[in-house]
Amino acid sequence: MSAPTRPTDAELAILRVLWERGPSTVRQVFEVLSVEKALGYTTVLKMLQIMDEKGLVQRDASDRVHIFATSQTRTQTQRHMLDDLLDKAFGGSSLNLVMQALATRKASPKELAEIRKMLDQAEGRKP
Amino acid sequence: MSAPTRPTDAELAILRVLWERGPSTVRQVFEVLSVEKALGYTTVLKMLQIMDEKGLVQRDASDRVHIFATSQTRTQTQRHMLDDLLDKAFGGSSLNLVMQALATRKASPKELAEIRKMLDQAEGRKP
DNA sequence: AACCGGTTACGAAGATTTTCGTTGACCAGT
DNA sequence: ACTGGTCAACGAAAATCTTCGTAACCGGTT
Repeated sequence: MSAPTRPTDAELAILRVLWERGPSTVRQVFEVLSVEKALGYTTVLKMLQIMDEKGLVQRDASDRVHIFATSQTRTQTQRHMLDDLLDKAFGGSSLNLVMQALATRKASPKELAEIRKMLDQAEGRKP
Repeated sequence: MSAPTRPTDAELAILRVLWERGPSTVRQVFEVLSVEKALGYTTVLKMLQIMDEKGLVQRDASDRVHIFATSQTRTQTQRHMLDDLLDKAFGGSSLNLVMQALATRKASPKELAEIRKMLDQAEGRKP
């Protein structure tokens, strides 16, 4: 299996679409992406071919029109990328990372409560 | 000015050294990096030249031996990269990111307490 | 003055990423 | 069976990243 290589930006844009819409054809992915950014159909196709080779997506070629799906869940990928960033830019300190994340973008009170709950759980609730 | 491009992995390795040791010569950076990884002196030099052009580092050439320093603080860079990751992989949800970060690597109780304090502050909890 | 050790500058090669143009296969309707 | 439209495969170009080899440069020593 090996560690799936970190997705590039363009790859991530495609993964985003697949995560949101589920398994899709090249054309479907292209339709979504071409709204945000000018790019050719074959560009998306080529990317998906490469991503297939890398193992980032899985291809169902049983029909003439192939269907592509992510091979990792969004959460798995997020975790990998976060781990990577943690090592390379935060010296492995998740505290530091979390502090930055909280400081940068304001979270709603409801979100903060969520995080607090998470903390309770992480602390193992010592009586 | 302008948005400093996101540092590549090799660039980040050099920035790490500069953040930790402060302004340094090519040789000093090389000494540190060559411990972890085999690479040539001129490779580091070239990287620093490129990073200078990109504005990632600043060069003091008043002496024969040039001194390089980061042009952004570690925190600023961390924030940029976090923002970038947030957009590209977390759909902008810092809650999601924080949850993942907490779930992935266990933080020490002390760190958790730090985060809790941070939360109190964010919530505006008046004692 | 000529040399030596350490330094920066230049250019280029290899790898990877991103982007398409072109081609040939396939299907649907005439 | 012919044609027009859609699709995947292939190859290649452009851009970026990574790594050095070579050369040019400078300051001190012989």
